Amino acid sequence: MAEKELMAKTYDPKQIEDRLYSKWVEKRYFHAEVDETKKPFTIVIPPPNITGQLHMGHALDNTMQDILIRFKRMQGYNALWQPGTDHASIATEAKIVETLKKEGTSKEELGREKFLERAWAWKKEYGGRIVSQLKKLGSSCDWERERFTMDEGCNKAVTEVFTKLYDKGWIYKGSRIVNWCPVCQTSISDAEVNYEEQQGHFWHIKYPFIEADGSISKTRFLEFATTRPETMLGDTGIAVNPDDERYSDIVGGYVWLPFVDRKIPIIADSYVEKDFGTGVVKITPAHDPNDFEVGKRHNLPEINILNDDATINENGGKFAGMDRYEARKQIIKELDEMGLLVRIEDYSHNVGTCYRCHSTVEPMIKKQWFVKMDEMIKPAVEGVKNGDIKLVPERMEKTYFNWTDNIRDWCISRQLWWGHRIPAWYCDDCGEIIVSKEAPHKCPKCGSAHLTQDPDTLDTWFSSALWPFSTLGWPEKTKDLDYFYPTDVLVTGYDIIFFWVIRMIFSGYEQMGERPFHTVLFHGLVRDDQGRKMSKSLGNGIDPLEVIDKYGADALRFMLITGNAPGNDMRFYWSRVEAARNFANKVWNASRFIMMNMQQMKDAGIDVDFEASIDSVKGSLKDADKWILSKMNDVTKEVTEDLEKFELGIAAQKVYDFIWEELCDWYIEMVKPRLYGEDTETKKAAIWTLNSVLTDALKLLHPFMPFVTEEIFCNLKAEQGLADKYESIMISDWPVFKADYSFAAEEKAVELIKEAVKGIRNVRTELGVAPSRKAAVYVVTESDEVKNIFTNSKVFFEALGGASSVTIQSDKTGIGDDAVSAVIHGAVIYIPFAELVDIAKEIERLEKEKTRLEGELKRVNGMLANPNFVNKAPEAKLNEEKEKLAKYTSMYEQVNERLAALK
RNA sequence: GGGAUCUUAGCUCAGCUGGGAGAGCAUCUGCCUUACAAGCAGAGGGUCACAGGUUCGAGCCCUGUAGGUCCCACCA
Repeated sequence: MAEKELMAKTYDPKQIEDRLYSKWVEKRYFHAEVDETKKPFTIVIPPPNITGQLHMGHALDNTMQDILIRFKRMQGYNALWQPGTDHASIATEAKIVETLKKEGTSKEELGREKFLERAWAWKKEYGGRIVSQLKKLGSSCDWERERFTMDEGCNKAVTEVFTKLYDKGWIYKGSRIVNWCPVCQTSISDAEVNYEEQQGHFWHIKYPFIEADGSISKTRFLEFATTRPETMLGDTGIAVNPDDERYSDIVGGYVWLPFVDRKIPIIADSYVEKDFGTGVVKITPAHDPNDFEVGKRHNLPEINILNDDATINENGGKFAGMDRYEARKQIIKELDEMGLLVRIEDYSHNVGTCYRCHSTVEPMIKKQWFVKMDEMIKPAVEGVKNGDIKLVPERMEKTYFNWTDNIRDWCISRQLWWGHRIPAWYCDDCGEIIVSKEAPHKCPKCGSAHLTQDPDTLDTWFSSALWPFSTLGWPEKTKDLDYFYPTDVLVTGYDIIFFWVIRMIFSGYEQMGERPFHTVLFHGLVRDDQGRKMSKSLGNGIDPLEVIDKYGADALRFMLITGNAPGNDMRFYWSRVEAARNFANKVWNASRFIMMNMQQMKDAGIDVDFEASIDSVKGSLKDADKWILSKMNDVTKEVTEDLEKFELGIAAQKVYDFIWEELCDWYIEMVKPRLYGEDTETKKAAIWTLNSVLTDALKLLHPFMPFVTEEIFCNLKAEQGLADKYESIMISDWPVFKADYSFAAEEKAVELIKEAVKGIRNVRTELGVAPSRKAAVYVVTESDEVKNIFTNSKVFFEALGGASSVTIQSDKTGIGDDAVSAVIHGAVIYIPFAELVDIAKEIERLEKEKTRLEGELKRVNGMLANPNFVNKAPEAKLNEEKEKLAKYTSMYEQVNERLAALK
């Protein structure tokens, strides 16, 4: 038989995925060029870090993007999925530093230039890893356009924005308290600080008052508590609440600061809460953000006591050179010896840590570059408020506004080497700051040629904020930019709203004068099967590549997209991957069945025109054919609408249900007798229908399961000798709703047949009839319409309901009471099983059915008897209920009649 | 402290603008029926967290309570 060459019995993704992906790339299906005759649809990828490995989050994120892009591409849009990677300054630099350490050297020893060479070499070697992993997923990115956040174009964009904002006064350099990571040796933005609850201590300490004569009191002390006693070396004040009567008389006085022998003022500030601790707070403006503010208000000096590596500096007197924690210990010890330590309390509190290395960050005053946010954020707020940009799901807007309402200036300088270097130079002679796109030759103020560039680089997010337009050529006025910008949808996790989404939005409005995209589609986290975050430290991460290897990319994609609402977290279950894989196999086998029949017909010399129009074949189509075509039409409409609403999971579920239940479990089973029969005409109608439905179903499924659908599609079209016309499903037309494929009457008829078959199966199983045993079936109905439907459907009772013969009649003549029955809408089906029927049991069964129907009738009657319902409910609903009433009434009567006969 | 979100079948979750409770897995029963045992047919299983309210009608809307998760702020 020829079928042996056709398709393997089980679907094996490994055989086809890489081959198909290569084909797509070679054919350049992913590539998009400006084409004014088509509408563009653009997505920019959230650029993965070059240090990254593909994880489940990427897999989900990119599956969603690929679904949208493939859907739109098939719909005829000029679909561009713009890919690229992120230089990830801090992560990459940490990696290189680590390597250097292993080699026994350091970045300082190597020097900036050599270090950057190393970093670029690293990028060249490993930066492509994540990209090749994305390809395994089936991502249809336009790889010919791949970009990197630190490539020449992006650098140009960064410089452009920096200088523009500087000239506008929106970028400034200032002394501010910043989060300093002593391990990474750089400042980090507020968003990069993670707060961790830690067990610590609350040290109660007292400072002696300075008496009126200037002497240090031996009897009068001011008690306070602190979690960071070492910062006392930088204390320049001590504060109480202005309304706190306990201390009102001492405000304006002074206390003595031990170790550094400093006289510090007692001030009143509402920042201090009376009821917390002793109501007294020491003020360290240089090492605490709140104290910094207090210090500003009261003109307190700012004394920095820390070196960049968090050792105590020369301002720390005898503790200079000690590590911060060692100094803490020593200070406590000495305070205790001096009698100034009152007591130690256990205390659990939140400590800011570096998101990158988890070490405790120290607030420090540093000269840093900032972006002024108050003005720039306004269009970004407005844009989301007025719907110019839509966030999906909508609730994310609250999170968004929560941030925009409390926005603070953005610290953009990083004390790193790997990144976009800040385009600012300092005149060595006069100190002038020169911000310029090109390196200046001399100082515009004093003419000196001795200029030094700022050593710092920019926050990674500064360049990714520009991603939607920098990748399209900005700041050049390119055709791409004109055509593809604004992009359409941004797909990303809700965890980077602050880092990235907001910054892209305000950058888009500010630089382009236009939104960067009209919709942001958020997804949640993929957790492990116990609901925990997947993390390296827990070792509970599941590698998407392992899943692909075991079950195929289609299965992984389908699993990630189904059974989950937009923006919600989801759990990873192998059993769910397996279910998705089974579905791929189901599609595979259904297709194999269809193609086998095509071949057999070809072998038998039956020529089928698969390209024939519905009009030309309509005459030979049976009810079942029209029913499935009509169903296909409905599901096409729904799936398309769901995708347009970004309800990807619901859309996928609908395709799944249609293929598995309607197509496989019903239609294919219904059509078998015709395919195996001798009637050529009906065979042709059946196979035409099968092909039509399968082709459209594959298309609907393609965005979700690109590989298996492409493989089947190509085999199918090759089987029909149409391989030249249809070279790939991914560039085929997306199905649309077609009025001439809608058959309401036939849909209804087949649904009734299904009801009857289910009824027969049900009674058979309940009676324990062996599947192999056939039985005569009698359909009793007074309705000509129903009679007509069943007369044409005898074959289904035989094939699907184990019927040996089917008799349709108007009354019970010739049917004994030893028959079991199934009551359906408009008919009663009898199956005589003399030796098996237990009358008592049969009565019980019917009583159960009666009770059910009574319940239904009570509900419907209740509704219809309620004048409020009848007056207020929409007419469609009213009619629906009236129809139900008629249906249940007739069924109820039949059941009662049947019961009466049995009794 | 502010905010978001969740609580639906044994488990994990859907349920889109309010109109007769669903899926996958698990369980039970019977089938190797020539596309598929990664399958087919049938079945059991839910007072939709709790208490009120709005409505002709509430899993869905409003208020409150309890518990879980997350985000932001961060009181020294």
